[in-house]
Amino acid sequence: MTQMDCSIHCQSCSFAHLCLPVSLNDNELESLDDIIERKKPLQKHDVLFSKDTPFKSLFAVRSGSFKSVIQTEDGQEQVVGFHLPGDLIGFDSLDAPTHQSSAIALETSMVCELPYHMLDEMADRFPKLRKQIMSYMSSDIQQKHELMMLLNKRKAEERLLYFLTHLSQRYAERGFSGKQFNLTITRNEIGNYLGLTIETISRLLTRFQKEKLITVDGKLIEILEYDLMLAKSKGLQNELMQQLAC
Amino acid sequence: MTQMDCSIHCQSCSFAHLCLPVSLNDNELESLDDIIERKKPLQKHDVLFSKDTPFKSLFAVRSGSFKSVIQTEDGQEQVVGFHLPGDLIGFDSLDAPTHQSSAIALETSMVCELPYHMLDEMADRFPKLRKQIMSYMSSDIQQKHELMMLLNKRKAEERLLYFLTHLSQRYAERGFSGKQFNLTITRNEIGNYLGLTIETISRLLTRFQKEKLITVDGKLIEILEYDLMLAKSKGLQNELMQQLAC
DNA sequence: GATGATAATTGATCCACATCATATCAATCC
DNA sequence: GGATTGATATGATGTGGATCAATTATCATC
Repeated sequence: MTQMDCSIHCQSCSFAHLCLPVSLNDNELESLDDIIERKKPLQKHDVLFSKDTPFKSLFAVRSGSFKSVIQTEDGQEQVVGFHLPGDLIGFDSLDAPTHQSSAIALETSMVCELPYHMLDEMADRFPKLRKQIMSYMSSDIQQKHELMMLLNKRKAEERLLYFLTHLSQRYAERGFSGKQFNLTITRNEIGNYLGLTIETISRLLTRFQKEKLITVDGKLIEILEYDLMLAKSKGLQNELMQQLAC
Repeated sequence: MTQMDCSIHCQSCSFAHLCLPVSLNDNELESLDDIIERKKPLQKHDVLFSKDTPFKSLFAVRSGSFKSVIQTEDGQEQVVGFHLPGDLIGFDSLDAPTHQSSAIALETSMVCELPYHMLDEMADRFPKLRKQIMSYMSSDIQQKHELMMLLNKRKAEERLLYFLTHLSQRYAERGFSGKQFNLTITRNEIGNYLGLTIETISRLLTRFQKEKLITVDGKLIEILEYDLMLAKSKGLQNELMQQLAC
Protein backbone atom coordinates (compact mmCIF):
# COMPACT_ATOMS: atom_id res chain seq x y z
CA MET A 1 0.00 0.00 0.00
CA THR A 2 1.63 3.21 -1.10
CA GLN A 3 -1.61 5.01 -0.51
CA MET A 4 -2.14 6.68 2.81
CA ASP A 5 -5.38 7.60 4.42
CA CYS A 6 -4.08 10.22 6.77
CA SER A 7 -7.41 11.98 7.15
CA ILE A 8 -6.64 15.13 5.21
CA HIS A 9 -9.54 15.87 2.90
CA CYS A 10 -10.29 18.64 0.45
CA GLN A 11 -13.06 19.73 2.83
CA SER A 12 -10.55 20.60 5.50
CA CYS A 13 -7.56 21.54 3.35
CA SER A 14 -6.31 25.02 4.02
CA PHE A 15 -5.35 25.56 0.40
CA ALA A 16 -8.72 24.57 -1.05
CA HIS A 17 -9.41 28.18 -1.97
CA LEU A 18 -6.50 28.10 -4.42
CA CYS A 19 -7.09 24.59 -5.73
CA LEU A 20 -9.74 22.77 -7.75
CA PRO A 21 -12.31 22.75 -4.91
CA VAL A 22 -12.74 26.49 -5.10
CA SER A 23 -15.90 26.46 -7.19
CA LEU A 24 -17.48 23.17 -6.15
CA ASN A 25 -20.42 22.56 -3.86
CA ASP A 26 -20.40 19.97 -1.07
CA ASN A 27 -21.55 17.10 -3.25
CA GLU A 28 -19.10 17.78 -6.01
CA LEU A 29 -16.31 18.30 -3.52
CA GLU A 30 -17.01 14.92 -1.99
CA SER A 31 -16.80 13.24 -5.37
CA LEU A 32 -13.53 14.98 -6.06
CA ASP A 33 -12.20 14.04 -2.67
CA ASP A 34 -13.08 10.43 -3.36
CA ILE A 35 -10.87 10.08 -6.40
CA ILE A 36 -7.86 11.74 -4.81
CA GLU A 37 -5.01 9.54 -3.67
CA ARG A 38 -2.90 10.89 -0.87
CA LYS A 39 0.62 9.72 -1.24
CA LYS A 40 3.61 9.33 1.00
CA PRO A 41 5.75 12.42 1.49
CA LEU A 42 8.47 13.07 -1.02
CA GLN A 43 11.93 14.09 0.11
CA LYS A 44 14.06 16.86 -1.33
CA HIS A 45 15.22 15.96 -4.86
CA ASP A 46 12.64 13.19 -5.18
CA VAL A 47 11.11 13.01 -8.64
CA LEU A 48 7.31 13.24 -8.64
CA PHE A 49 7.29 12.35 -12.32
CA SER A 50 9.81 12.79 -15.06
CA LYS A 51 9.65 13.45 -18.77
CA ASP A 52 8.44 10.45 -20.76
CA THR A 53 6.88 8.65 -17.81
CA PRO A 54 3.28 7.77 -18.66
CA PHE A 55 0.86 10.58 -17.99
CA LYS A 56 -1.75 9.20 -15.63
CA SER A 57 -2.43 11.95 -13.10
CA LEU A 58 -2.34 15.58 -12.25
CA PHE A 59 -0.90 16.47 -8.88
CA ALA A 60 -1.91 19.11 -6.38
CA VAL A 61 0.76 20.30 -3.99
CA ARG A 62 -0.41 19.73 -0.42
CA SER A 63 2.72 20.90 1.37
CA GLY A 64 6.26 21.81 0.45
CA SER A 65 7.30 22.93 -3.02
CA PHE A 66 8.30 21.64 -6.43
CA LYS A 67 10.05 22.77 -9.56
CA SER A 68 9.05 21.86 -13.10
CA VAL A 69 11.85 21.45 -15.62
CA ILE A 70 12.20 20.57 -19.27
CA GLN A 71 15.28 19.21 -20.95
CA THR A 72 16.83 20.88 -23.98
CA GLU A 73 17.97 18.69 -26.85
CA ASP A 74 21.58 19.39 -26.04
CA GLY A 75 21.07 18.24 -22.48
CA GLN A 76 20.65 21.44 -20.51
CA GLU A 77 17.87 21.96 -18.00
CA GLN A 78 15.27 24.71 -18.13
CA VAL A 79 13.20 25.45 -15.03
CA VAL A 80 9.71 26.40 -16.20
CA GLY A 81 7.83 26.66 -12.92
CA PHE A 82 7.81 26.69 -9.12
CA HIS A 83 4.85 25.17 -7.35
CA LEU A 84 3.54 25.95 -3.88
CA PRO A 85 0.70 24.35 -1.89
CA GLY A 86 -2.61 24.53 -3.77
CA ASP A 87 -0.88 24.59 -7.15
CA LEU A 88 -1.68 21.97 -9.75
CA ILE A 89 1.07 20.31 -11.73
CA GLY A 90 0.90 18.55 -15.08
CA PHE A 91 -1.23 20.73 -17.35
CA ASP A 92 1.37 20.67 -20.09
CA SER A 93 0.75 16.99 -20.77
CA LEU A 94 -3.02 16.58 -21.17
CA ASP A 95 -2.67 15.92 -24.88
CA ALA A 96 0.20 13.48 -24.62
CA PRO A 97 0.61 9.88 -23.47
CA THR A 98 3.66 10.84 -21.39
CA HIS A 99 4.70 13.76 -19.25
CA GLN A 100 6.34 16.58 -21.16
CA SER A 101 8.29 17.89 -18.21
CA SER A 102 9.68 16.66 -14.90
CA ALA A 103 8.57 17.70 -11.43
CA ILE A 104 11.04 17.55 -8.56
CA ALA A 105 10.52 18.20 -4.85
CA LEU A 106 12.51 21.13 -3.49
CA GLU A 107 11.97 20.05 0.12
CA THR A 108 9.97 17.44 2.01
CA SER A 109 6.59 17.74 0.33
CA MET A 110 3.23 16.06 -0.03
CA VAL A 111 0.92 15.88 -2.99
CA CYS A 112 -2.62 14.84 -3.78
CA GLU A 113 -2.74 12.65 -6.86
CA LEU A 114 -5.66 13.21 -9.20
CA PRO A 115 -5.97 10.23 -11.57
CA TYR A 116 -6.65 11.93 -14.85
CA HIS A 117 -9.08 9.45 -16.35
CA MET A 118 -11.30 9.94 -13.30
CA LEU A 119 -10.89 13.70 -13.24
CA ASP A 120 -11.65 13.72 -16.94
CA GLU A 121 -14.78 11.72 -16.42
CA MET A 122 -15.82 13.98 -13.54
CA ALA A 123 -15.28 17.03 -15.72
CA ASP A 124 -18.07 15.73 -17.95
CA ARG A 125 -20.46 15.31 -15.06
CA PHE A 126 -19.61 18.55 -13.26
CA PRO A 127 -19.50 21.56 -15.55
CA LYS A 128 -18.15 23.68 -12.74
CA LEU A 129 -15.14 21.42 -12.41
CA ARG A 130 -14.51 21.63 -16.12
CA LYS A 131 -14.73 25.40 -16.02
CA GLN A 132 -12.42 25.47 -13.04
CA ILE A 133 -9.79 23.42 -14.82
CA MET A 134 -10.04 25.55 -17.93
CA SER A 135 -9.78 28.73 -15.86
CA TYR A 136 -6.68 27.38 -14.24
CA MET A 137 -5.07 26.59 -17.57
CA SER A 138 -6.09 29.93 -18.99
CA SER A 139 -4.48 31.86 -16.18
CA ASP A 140 -1.43 29.66 -16.61
CA ILE A 141 -1.17 30.72 -20.25
CA GLN A 142 -1.63 34.33 -19.26
CA GLN A 143 1.14 34.10 -16.68
CA LYS A 144 3.47 32.63 -19.27
CA HIS A 145 2.77 35.68 -21.43
CA GLU A 146 3.84 37.91 -18.56
CA LEU A 147 6.92 35.79 -18.14
CA MET A 148 7.78 36.19 -21.83
CA MET A 149 7.61 39.91 -21.31
CA LEU A 150 9.82 39.65 -18.25
CA LEU A 151 12.45 37.64 -20.10
CA ASN A 152 12.36 39.75 -23.25
CA LYS A 153 12.07 43.25 -21.89
CA ARG A 154 13.39 43.35 -18.33
CA LYS A 155 16.91 43.53 -17.07
CA ALA A 156 18.40 41.31 -14.39
CA GLU A 157 17.44 43.57 -11.48
CA GLU A 158 13.80 43.79 -12.55
CA ARG A 159 13.52 40.05 -13.17
CA LEU A 160 14.77 39.13 -9.73
CA LEU A 161 12.60 41.76 -8.05
CA TYR A 162 9.61 40.35 -9.91
CA PHE A 163 10.53 36.87 -8.76
CA LEU A 164 10.85 37.90 -5.12
CA THR A 165 7.67 39.98 -4.97
CA HIS A 166 5.69 37.36 -6.85
CA LEU A 167 6.90 34.66 -4.49
CA SER A 168 6.10 36.89 -1.51
CA GLN A 169 2.59 37.40 -2.82
CA ARG A 170 2.05 33.71 -3.37
CA TYR A 171 3.21 32.87 0.15
CA ALA A 172 0.86 35.50 1.54
CA GLU A 173 -2.09 34.10 -0.45
CA ARG A 174 -1.42 30.77 1.22
CA GLY A 175 -1.51 32.12 4.74
CA PHE A 176 2.27 32.09 5.14
CA SER A 177 4.27 35.18 5.83
CA GLY A 178 4.91 37.11 2.67
CA LYS A 179 7.46 39.26 4.43
CA GLN A 180 9.81 36.54 5.57
CA PHE A 181 10.31 33.13 4.00
CA ASN A 182 12.85 30.47 3.28
CA LEU A 183 13.88 30.01 -0.32
CA THR A 184 13.49 26.33 -1.02
CA ILE A 185 15.14 26.86 -4.38
CA THR A 186 18.82 27.45 -4.95
CA ARG A 187 20.17 30.62 -6.53
CA ASN A 188 21.11 28.40 -9.43
CA GLU A 189 17.49 27.43 -10.03
CA ILE A 190 16.30 31.01 -9.71
CA GLY A 191 18.87 32.06 -12.29
CA ASN A 192 17.91 29.20 -14.57
CA TYR A 193 14.24 30.23 -14.36
CA LEU A 194 14.96 33.91 -15.00
CA GLY A 195 17.56 33.43 -17.71
CA LEU A 196 20.43 34.67 -15.52
CA THR A 197 23.55 33.13 -14.00
CA ILE A 198 24.03 32.25 -10.37
CA GLU A 199 26.68 34.96 -10.08
CA THR A 200 24.22 37.63 -11.18
CA ILE A 201 21.60 36.41 -8.71
CA SER A 202 24.15 36.40 -5.91
CA ARG A 203 25.41 39.89 -6.71
CA LEU A 204 21.90 41.29 -6.98
CA LEU A 205 20.82 39.79 -3.66
CA THR A 206 23.74 41.43 -1.89
CA ARG A 207 22.99 44.70 -3.69
CA PHE A 208 19.31 44.58 -2.71
CA GLN A 209 20.45 44.04 0.83
CA LYS A 210 22.77 47.06 0.72
CA GLU A 211 19.86 49.08 -0.69
CA LYS A 212 17.75 47.95 2.28
CA LEU A 213 15.11 46.37 0.05
CA ILE A 214 15.55 42.97 1.68
CA THR A 215 17.67 41.14 4.19
CA VAL A 216 19.33 37.90 3.21
CA ASP A 217 20.58 35.25 5.57
CA GLY A 218 21.43 32.21 3.54
CA LYS A 219 18.10 30.88 2.39
CA LEU A 220 16.08 33.18 4.63
CA ILE A 221 14.74 36.23 2.84
CA GLU A 222 13.01 39.15 4.48
CA ILE A 223 11.13 41.62 2.30
CA LEU A 224 11.55 45.16 3.63
CA GLU A 225 10.20 47.35 0.83
CA TYR A 226 7.55 45.35 -1.00
CA ASP A 227 5.88 48.26 -2.80
CA LEU A 228 9.14 49.78 -3.95
CA MET A 229 10.38 46.40 -5.12
CA LEU A 230 7.19 45.79 -7.06
CA ALA A 231 7.41 49.20 -8.72
CA LYS A 232 11.05 48.68 -9.60
CA SER A 233 10.29 45.26 -11.05
CA LYS A 234 7.97 46.97 -13.53
CA GLY A 235 10.47 49.64 -14.46
CA LEU A 236 8.36 52.22 -12.64
CA GLN A 237 10.66 53.18 -9.77
CA ASN A 238 10.91 56.75 -10.96
CA GLU A 239 7.17 57.19 -11.10
CA LEU A 240 6.74 55.78 -7.62
CA MET A 241 9.58 57.88 -6.26
CA GLN A 242 7.84 60.95 -7.63
CA GLN A 243 4.58 59.92 -6.00
CA LEU A 244 6.32 59.41 -2.68
CA ALA A 245 7.99 62.79 -3.04
CA CYS A 246 4.64 64.52 -3.47
CA MET B 1 -25.94 42.62 -40.64
CA THR B 2 -22.24 42.38 -39.99
CA GLN B 3 -22.53 38.64 -40.24
CA MET B 4 -21.82 37.03 -43.56
CA ASP B 5 -23.03 33.72 -44.79
CA CYS B 6 -20.48 33.13 -47.45
CA SER B 7 -20.93 29.38 -47.51
CA ILE B 8 -17.68 28.37 -45.87
CA HIS B 9 -18.42 25.74 -43.25
CA CYS B 10 -16.27 23.69 -40.92
CA GLN B 11 -17.22 20.66 -42.97
CA SER B 12 -15.43 22.04 -46.00
CA CYS B 13 -12.74 24.09 -44.30
CA SER B 14 -9.26 23.11 -45.36
CA PHE B 15 -7.83 23.83 -41.91
CA ALA B 16 -10.33 21.72 -40.00
CA HIS B 17 -7.64 19.15 -39.24
CA LEU B 18 -5.78 21.76 -37.17
CA CYS B 19 -8.82 23.35 -35.56
CA LEU B 20 -11.53 22.34 -33.13
CA PRO B 21 -13.35 20.06 -35.61
CA VAL B 22 -10.48 17.60 -35.61
CA SER B 23 -11.99 15.16 -33.15
CA LEU B 24 -15.70 15.68 -33.77
CA ASN B 25 -18.13 13.46 -35.62
CA ASP B 26 -20.60 14.76 -38.21
CA ASN B 27 -23.32 15.56 -35.73
CA GLU B 28 -21.06 17.37 -33.36
CA LEU B 29 -19.40 19.21 -36.19
CA GLU B 30 -22.73 20.45 -37.39
CA SER B 31 -23.58 21.79 -33.95
CA LEU B 32 -20.25 23.53 -33.82
CA ASP B 33 -20.72 24.94 -37.26
CA ASP B 34 -24.10 26.30 -36.21
CA ILE B 35 -22.76 28.52 -33.48
CA ILE B 36 -19.93 29.94 -35.54
CA GLU B 37 -20.28 33.44 -36.87
CA ARG B 38 -18.36 34.24 -40.00
CA LYS B 39 -17.32 37.82 -40.00
CA LYS B 40 -16.25 40.35 -42.55
CA PRO B 41 -12.58 40.32 -43.51
CA LEU B 42 -10.21 42.35 -41.40
CA GLN B 43 -7.60 44.54 -43.02
CA LYS B 44 -3.97 44.81 -42.04
CA HIS B 45 -3.63 46.51 -38.64
CA ASP B 46 -7.30 45.98 -37.80
CA VAL B 47 -7.86 45.05 -34.19
CA LEU B 48 -9.78 41.80 -33.73
CA PHE B 49 -10.07 42.53 -30.02
CA SER B 50 -7.96 44.52 -27.64
CA LYS B 51 -7.05 44.26 -24.00
CA ASP B 52 -9.93 45.09 -21.68
CA THR B 53 -12.64 44.65 -24.29
CA PRO B 54 -15.27 42.25 -22.94
CA PHE B 55 -14.38 38.63 -23.49
CA LYS B 56 -17.25 37.11 -25.43
CA SER B 57 -15.70 34.83 -28.00
CA LEU B 58 -12.77 32.79 -29.09
CA PHE B 59 -11.65 33.24 -32.68
CA ALA B 60 -10.35 30.76 -35.21
CA VAL B 61 -8.20 32.11 -38.00
CA ARG B 62 -9.76 31.23 -41.33
CA SER B 63 -7.28 33.04 -43.58
CA GLY B 64 -4.44 35.49 -43.15
CA SER B 65 -2.53 35.94 -39.93
CA PHE B 66 -2.60 37.72 -36.58
CA LYS B 67 -0.31 38.70 -33.78
CA SER B 68 -1.18 38.64 -30.08
CA VAL B 69 0.34 41.34 -27.92
CA ILE B 70 0.28 42.36 -24.29
CA GLN B 71 1.08 45.76 -22.90
CA THR B 72 3.69 46.29 -20.22
CA GLU B 73 2.89 48.65 -17.37
CA ASP B 74 5.37 51.16 -18.66
CA GLY B 75 3.69 51.16 -22.05
CA GLN B 76 5.85 48.87 -24.16
CA GLU B 77 4.42 46.14 -26.35
CA GLN B 78 5.24 42.46 -26.08
CA VAL B 79 4.32 40.14 -28.93
CA VAL B 80 3.31 36.81 -27.40
CA GLY B 81 2.08 34.90 -30.43
CA PHE B 82 1.62 34.63 -34.18
CA HIS B 83 -1.49 32.94 -35.48
CA LEU B 84 -2.02 31.20 -38.81
CA PRO B 85 -5.16 29.65 -40.32
CA GLY B 86 -6.61 26.95 -38.08
CA ASP B 87 -5.19 28.55 -34.94
CA LEU B 88 -7.46 29.55 -32.10
CA ILE B 89 -7.05 32.88 -30.36
CA GLY B 90 -8.17 33.95 -26.90
CA PHE B 91 -7.30 31.11 -24.52
CA ASP B 92 -5.55 33.45 -22.14
CA SER B 93 -8.82 35.09 -21.14
CA LEU B 94 -11.23 32.27 -20.27
CA ASP B 95 -11.10 33.16 -16.59
CA ALA B 96 -11.54 36.88 -17.03
CA PRO B 97 -14.41 39.18 -17.99
CA THR B 98 -12.19 40.99 -20.49
CA HIS B 99 -9.48 40.05 -22.93
CA GLN B 100 -6.02 39.93 -21.43
CA SER B 101 -4.22 40.60 -24.69
CA SER B 102 -4.87 42.20 -28.05
CA ALA B 103 -5.08 40.49 -31.43
CA ILE B 104 -4.17 42.42 -34.55
CA ALA B 105 -4.41 41.39 -38.20
CA LEU B 106 -1.05 41.26 -39.99
CA GLU B 107 -2.69 41.20 -43.43
CA THR B 108 -6.17 40.91 -44.88
CA SER B 109 -7.60 38.08 -42.82
CA MET B 110 -10.80 36.29 -41.93
CA VAL B 111 -11.87 34.69 -38.70
CA CYS B 112 -14.59 32.42 -37.42
CA GLU B 113 -16.06 33.77 -34.21
CA LEU B 114 -16.96 31.20 -31.55
CA PRO B 115 -19.28 32.80 -28.98
CA TYR B 116 -17.84 31.51 -25.76
CA HIS B 117 -21.04 31.00 -23.81
CA MET B 118 -22.25 28.70 -26.58
CA LEU B 119 -18.95 26.91 -26.93
CA ASP B 120 -18.88 26.52 -23.18
CA GLU B 121 -22.33 25.04 -23.17
CA MET B 122 -21.42 22.71 -26.04
CA ALA B 123 -18.35 21.56 -24.15
CA ASP B 124 -20.69 20.17 -21.50
CA ARG B 125 -22.72 18.24 -24.05
CA PHE B 126 -19.81 16.99 -26.14
CA PRO B 127 -17.00 15.52 -24.08
CA LYS B 128 -14.86 15.24 -27.17
CA LEU B 129 -15.08 18.98 -27.74
CA ARG B 130 -14.09 19.62 -24.14
CA LYS B 131 -11.12 17.30 -24.48
CA GLN B 132 -10.15 18.95 -27.73
CA ILE B 133 -10.16 22.40 -26.15
CA MET B 134 -8.16 21.20 -23.18
CA SER B 135 -5.66 19.46 -25.47
CA TYR B 136 -5.25 22.65 -27.38
CA MET B 137 -4.59 24.64 -24.23
CA SER B 138 -2.23 22.01 -22.92
CA SER B 139 -0.09 22.05 -26.02
CA ASP B 140 -0.15 25.83 -25.84
CA ILE B 141 1.32 25.68 -22.34
CA GLN B 142 3.91 23.21 -23.49
CA GLN B 143 4.93 25.44 -26.37
CA LYS B 144 5.34 28.36 -23.99
CA HIS B 145 7.74 26.21 -21.98
CA GLU B 146 9.81 25.64 -25.09
CA LEU B 147 9.72 29.33 -25.75
CA MET B 148 10.99 30.05 -22.24
CA MET B 149 13.89 27.77 -22.97
CA LEU B 150 14.52 29.54 -26.26
CA LEU B 151 14.55 32.97 -24.63
CA ASN B 152 16.64 31.91 -21.63
CA LYS B 153 19.18 29.60 -23.18
CA ARG B 154 19.56 30.38 -26.85
CA LYS B 155 21.48 33.12 -28.55
CA ALA B 156 20.15 35.41 -31.23
CA GLU B 157 21.12 33.16 -34.14
CA GLU B 158 19.43 30.11 -32.65
CA ARG B 159 16.27 32.03 -31.78
CA LEU B 160 15.78 33.34 -35.27
CA LEU B 161 16.54 29.96 -36.83
CA TYR B 162 13.95 28.41 -34.55
CA PHE B 163 11.46 31.05 -35.57
CA LEU B 164 12.03 30.51 -39.27
CA THR B 165 11.96 26.71 -39.17
CA HIS B 166 8.93 26.69 -36.88
CA LEU B 167 7.09 29.06 -39.21
CA SER B 168 8.11 26.95 -42.19
CA GLN B 169 6.74 23.86 -40.50
CA ARG B 170 3.46 25.56 -39.65
CA TYR B 171 2.99 26.74 -43.21
CA ALA B 172 3.67 23.24 -44.47
CA GLU B 173 1.12 21.74 -42.04
CA ARG B 174 -1.45 24.07 -43.56
CA GLY B 175 -0.81 22.99 -47.12
CA PHE B 176 1.21 26.10 -47.99
CA SER B 177 4.79 25.95 -49.12
CA GLY B 178 7.11 25.56 -46.19
CA LYS B 179 10.09 26.34 -48.39
CA GLN B 180 9.01 29.73 -49.63
CA PHE B 181 6.68 32.16 -47.96
CA ASN B 182 6.00 35.81 -47.37
CA LEU B 183 6.62 37.15 -43.91
CA THR B 184 3.47 38.96 -42.90
CA ILE B 185 5.21 40.23 -39.82
CA THR B 186 7.80 42.97 -39.74
CA ARG B 187 11.36 42.38 -38.55
CA ASN B 188 10.43 44.60 -35.66
CA GLU B 189 7.69 42.21 -34.56
CA ILE B 190 9.94 39.19 -34.96
CA GLY B 191 12.54 40.87 -32.78
CA ASN B 192 9.96 41.84 -30.22
CA TYR B 193 8.74 38.25 -30.03
CA LEU B 194 12.24 36.79 -29.74
CA GLY B 195 13.63 39.37 -27.33
CA LEU B 196 15.95 40.90 -29.94
CA THR B 197 16.19 44.23 -31.76
CA ILE B 198 15.29 44.89 -35.35
CA GLU B 199 18.97 45.55 -36.12
CA THR B 200 19.94 42.09 -34.90
CA ILE B 201 17.20 40.44 -36.96
CA SER B 202 18.27 42.33 -40.03
CA ARG B 203 21.95 41.47 -39.60
CA LEU B 204 21.17 37.81 -39.01
CA LEU B 205 18.95 37.55 -42.07
CA THR B 206 21.69 38.91 -44.29
CA ARG B 207 24.19 36.57 -42.62
CA PHE B 208 21.94 33.53 -43.14
CA GLN B 209 21.68 34.54 -46.75
CA LYS B 210 25.47 34.76 -47.11
CA GLU B 211 25.71 31.33 -45.50
CA LYS B 212 23.23 30.02 -48.10
CA LEU B 213 20.74 28.90 -45.47
CA ILE B 214 17.98 31.06 -46.92
CA THR B 215 17.35 33.67 -49.55
CA VAL B 216 15.72 36.94 -48.57
CA ASP B 217 13.93 39.29 -50.89
CA GLY B 218 12.15 41.84 -48.77
CA LYS B 219 9.33 39.94 -47.14
CA LEU B 220 9.84 36.84 -49.25
CA ILE B 221 11.83 34.12 -47.54
CA GLU B 222 13.07 30.93 -49.13
CA ILE B 223 14.34 28.15 -46.91
CA LEU B 224 17.33 26.41 -48.50
CA GLU B 225 18.72 24.24 -45.70
CA TYR B 226 15.83 23.31 -43.42
CA ASP B 227 17.53 20.41 -41.62
CA LEU B 228 20.72 22.31 -40.98
CA MET B 229 18.77 25.32 -39.76
CA LEU B 230 16.73 23.16 -37.41
CA ALA B 231 19.86 21.52 -36.01
CA LYS B 232 21.58 24.88 -35.56
CA SER B 233 18.50 26.28 -33.80
CA LYS B 234 18.94 23.57 -31.17
CA GLY B 235 22.64 24.18 -30.71
CA LEU B 236 23.37 20.87 -32.45
CA GLN B 237 25.09 22.04 -35.62
CA ASN B 238 28.36 20.35 -34.71
CA GLU B 239 26.72 17.01 -34.17
CA LEU B 240 24.90 17.22 -37.47
CA MET B 241 28.01 18.37 -39.29
CA GLN B 242 29.80 15.33 -37.95
CA GLN B 243 26.99 13.08 -39.11
CA LEU B 244 27.09 14.60 -42.57
CA ALA B 245 30.86 14.18 -42.67
CA CYS B 246 30.55 10.45 -41.97
C1' DG C 1 6.08 60.97 -60.48
C1' DA C 2 6.74 63.77 -56.34
C1' DT C 3 6.15 63.43 -51.16
C1' DG C 4 6.06 61.71 -46.85
C1' DA C 5 5.84 57.84 -43.82
C1' DT C 6 7.22 53.38 -42.44
C1' DA C 7 10.45 49.52 -42.69
C1' DA C 8 15.02 47.80 -43.35
C1' DT C 9 20.00 47.92 -43.76
C1' DT C 10 24.63 48.84 -42.23
C1' DG C 11 28.36 50.68 -39.43
C1' DA C 12 30.43 52.41 -34.93
C1' DT C 13 30.26 52.32 -30.10
C1' DC C 14 28.86 50.84 -25.58
C1' DC C 15 27.36 48.13 -21.67
C1' DA C 16 24.88 44.59 -18.99
C1' DC C 17 25.63 40.41 -18.03
C1' DA C 18 28.27 36.07 -18.98
C1' DT C 19 32.38 33.83 -18.18
C1' DC C 20 36.40 32.69 -15.73
C1' DA C 21 38.85 32.28 -11.49
C1' DT C 22 39.20 31.91 -6.43
C1' DA C 23 37.71 32.02 -2.09
C1' DT C 24 34.43 31.03 1.64
C1' DC C 25 31.00 28.50 4.07
C1' DA C 26 27.99 24.74 5.45
C1' DA C 27 26.66 20.13 5.33
C1' DT C 28 27.77 15.36 4.99
C1' DC C 29 30.71 11.35 5.18
C1' DC C 30 34.45 8.46 6.46
C1' DG D 1 38.34 15.89 13.01
C1' DG D 2 39.64 16.17 8.52
C1' DA D 3 38.13 15.50 3.87
C1' DT D 4 34.88 15.92 0.38
C1' DT D 5 31.14 18.04 -1.81
C1' DG D 6 27.73 21.52 -3.05
C1' DA D 7 26.18 26.19 -2.58
C1' DT D 8 27.41 30.89 -2.36
C1' DA D 9 30.10 35.06 -2.83
C1' DT D 10 33.04 38.30 -5.19
C1' DG D 11 36.54 40.18 -8.20
C1' DA D 12 38.61 40.56 -13.08
C1' DT D 13 37.82 40.19 -17.86
C1' DG D 14 35.34 39.37 -22.19
C1' DT D 15 31.51 39.59 -25.47
C1' DG D 16 26.92 39.33 -27.69
C1' DG D 17 23.75 42.10 -28.75
C1' DA D 18 21.81 46.78 -27.53
C1' DT D 19 22.07 51.42 -28.67
C1' DC D 20 23.08 55.28 -31.49
C1' DA D 21 23.40 57.24 -36.00
C1' DA D 22 22.97 57.66 -40.81
C1' DT D 23 21.39 55.82 -45.17
C1' DT D 24 18.37 53.46 -48.19
C1' DA D 25 14.47 50.83 -49.76
C1' DT D 26 9.50 50.26 -49.90
C1' DC D 27 4.94 51.66 -49.93
C1' DA D 28 0.85 54.62 -49.93
C1' DT D 29 -1.26 58.90 -51.32
C1' DC D 30 -2.19 62.75 -53.79
